[in-house]
Amino acid sequence: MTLRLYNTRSKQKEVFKSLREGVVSMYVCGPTVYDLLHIGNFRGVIFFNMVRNWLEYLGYSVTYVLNFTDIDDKIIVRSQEKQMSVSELTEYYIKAFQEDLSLLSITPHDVTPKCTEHMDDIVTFIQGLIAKNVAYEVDGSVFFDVLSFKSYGQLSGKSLDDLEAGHRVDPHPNKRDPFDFVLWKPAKEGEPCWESPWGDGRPGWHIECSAMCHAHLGDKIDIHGGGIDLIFPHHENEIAQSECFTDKSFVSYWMHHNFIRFGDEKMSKSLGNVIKGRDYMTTYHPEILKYLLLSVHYRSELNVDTKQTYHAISALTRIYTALRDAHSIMDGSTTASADFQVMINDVYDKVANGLNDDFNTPVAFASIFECVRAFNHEVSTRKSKDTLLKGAATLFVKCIQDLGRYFSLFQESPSTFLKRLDQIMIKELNIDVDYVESMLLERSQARLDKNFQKADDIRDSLLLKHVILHDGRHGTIWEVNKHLD
RNA sequence: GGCGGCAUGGCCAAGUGGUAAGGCAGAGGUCUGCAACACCUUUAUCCCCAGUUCGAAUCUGGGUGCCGCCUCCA
Repeated sequence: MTLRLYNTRSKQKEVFKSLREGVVSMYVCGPTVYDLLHIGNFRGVIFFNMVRNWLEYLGYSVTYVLNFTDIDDKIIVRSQEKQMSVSELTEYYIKAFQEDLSLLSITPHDVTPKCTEHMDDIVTFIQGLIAKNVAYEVDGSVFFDVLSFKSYGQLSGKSLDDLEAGHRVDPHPNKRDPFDFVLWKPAKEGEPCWESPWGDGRPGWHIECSAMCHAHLGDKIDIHGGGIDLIFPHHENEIAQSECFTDKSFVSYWMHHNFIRFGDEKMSKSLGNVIKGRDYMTTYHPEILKYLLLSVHYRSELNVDTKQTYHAISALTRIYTALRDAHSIMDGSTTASADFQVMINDVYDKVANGLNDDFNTPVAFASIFECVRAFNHEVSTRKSKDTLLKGAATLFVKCIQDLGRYFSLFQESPSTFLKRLDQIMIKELNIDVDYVESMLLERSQARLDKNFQKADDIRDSLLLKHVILHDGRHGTIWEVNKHLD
């Protein structure tokens, strides 16, 4: 059973082999910190967290670097708008990001370098490129000479000729070639700047990642990740810079996750249709966000709207309801029927196979649902005192929680989480709790009076408001219908 | 204008050469005063056309539709 990854560079799945036995280095392009992150940013955070968790499960010691871009044009503009200094602004949003991460309960990143703390590395890197004659300075700007890197365009599958044929090219007067990109740009009056051999200025967008990646992980790394939109030009340019600088192959595996859509449109800051991760987690729940984003394969587009959110809530309700039942049944015994044991082992295997196949999370989740059904089947076919049922409950809970760790999912307290889901839906559907409670009392009396017609009418009317009643031994409880279409 | 991706049941979504995972919704049944939960059963031939093959959703060619990148973007 080997891990296979889709490599953007080769456009196919490849067997994963680390550069060094038992060790994996991964670098993921992190956020430009001038605003709260939207859920598109979170797709990468959540996906690569799973990648890291899975690699660790496979026995690798992983170093995961996620950078902060804390100086660029957008940051400068925003800081002027907000009348804050650049560092005040970026520190604020870095802190906000870290708060969001703690809400997600994912594995912490090992290193989170900042661009502004690597200016020496960046300058050294640029000097190295100039020394190799692949970069040139003009009036305080330094540009990378794309023609000097013969495999330029290999990652994105573009050739310079194709790009040339496009009409979106906007040549800069100082560039030798329209596709040369800036490594160092001179500071304008009043802008934050750093000293360099070419005058005060700041780094271009792409060089920081090459420099920080090199500083923390060395010449060659195993995995480099990011959003699909970074393939060109950002990652293409990183390859050019890094491979020219070290004369070595920079990255073994390029991994890119696809976009999130909102309705019919790509969700993006420039379109202004973003949902902030924090807003989503506050309105709904981090667990829902994680489940939703992982329920679709990472290389597919994912539409995040209310309907999809409700679907995720339905799915989580099914899993957590079974977990809650299992908790109430289990008593420490771990002996289940042979069939159930086999099924459990099978689920572990299927999840592993799914994740090993380029992180096929839908396959992994499908087998988790099979496990849920198998457990519910035990509940419905065995007596409540059957020790084999108690054993099944124990194994079931352990299985879901073990597997859930890869995704950083399914670790919530079932009863608390289900109540939280109810609260979310009560709010979403504007359910009047007092009214429901009063109708419940009325119905209970009607049932005591054997006035079943009235009791049924009340139940039906509540159902129209998405309130479902459960008549149990200890009275009637209610919950919100979370299976909405 | 250049380059690339996608098109699977009512909805979401895996599968990428041997006769369609999973979730939601729907139908029938068990349970129930009636329900709900849960369980059991059940619901598709994979955008269109042509081709390769013993055999294709899966490969090739053409068409249609949607989307992305080429500009900051995850």
